Amino acid sequence: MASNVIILDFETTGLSPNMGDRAIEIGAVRLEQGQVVDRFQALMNPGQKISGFIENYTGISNAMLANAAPCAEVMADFCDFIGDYNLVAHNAAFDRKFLDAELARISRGYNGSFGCSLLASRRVFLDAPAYSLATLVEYTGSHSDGQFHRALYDAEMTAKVWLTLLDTLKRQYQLDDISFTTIQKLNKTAKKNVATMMAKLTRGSA
DNA sequence: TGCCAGGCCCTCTTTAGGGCCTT
Repeated sequence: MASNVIILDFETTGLSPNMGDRAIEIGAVRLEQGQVVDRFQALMNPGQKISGFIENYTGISNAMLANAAPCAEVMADFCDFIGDYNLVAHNAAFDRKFLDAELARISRGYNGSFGCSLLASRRVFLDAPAYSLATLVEYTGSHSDGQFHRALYDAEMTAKVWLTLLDTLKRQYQLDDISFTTIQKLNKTAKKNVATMMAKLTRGSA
């Protein structure tokens, strides 16, 4: 089920692990039947100074990271946390490349697949003004009173958007539940073909 | 040497360009 997933978010030193960027914070929530049943949050020391831009963007300072556990230690714990769950992130391609890069450094891996709340939102919330996480939180009427660009808060907000998205799909296509496979198909289907794809699923089994 | 993300998605498209989204 797409409501039994781990929703995660990384804060990082920049945009690309291929350019030497590292993770500095991981936040995640585990959903069971659409309820948050567990959380994970940790700062991690990337072994390099972060830029003033990242300090301002995230509110995470070099002083905070100096006292944090190293990436290897945090990511090993996080790998245990995610287990075999499927994973969701907002713009999942970004978080997946950092997860893969950090786990590769400690010779760990995971079995779950990624779903993307950004791609799915573009196909479901057709009249949203934009698809950034903050915009979608407001668009879906989700309560928000924390700080965007911190990992756990963004993961919690992504979870709210994700659950609204699943509810919207269920209502729209009169389905009892949405499988993770359905979301993956949705993410790969061109926007203009989504209604046809979902209608086929509805006639068969979603 | 000099450069430096990468993928989705739309459109004045497909022999391409540019905005969005993530930090």
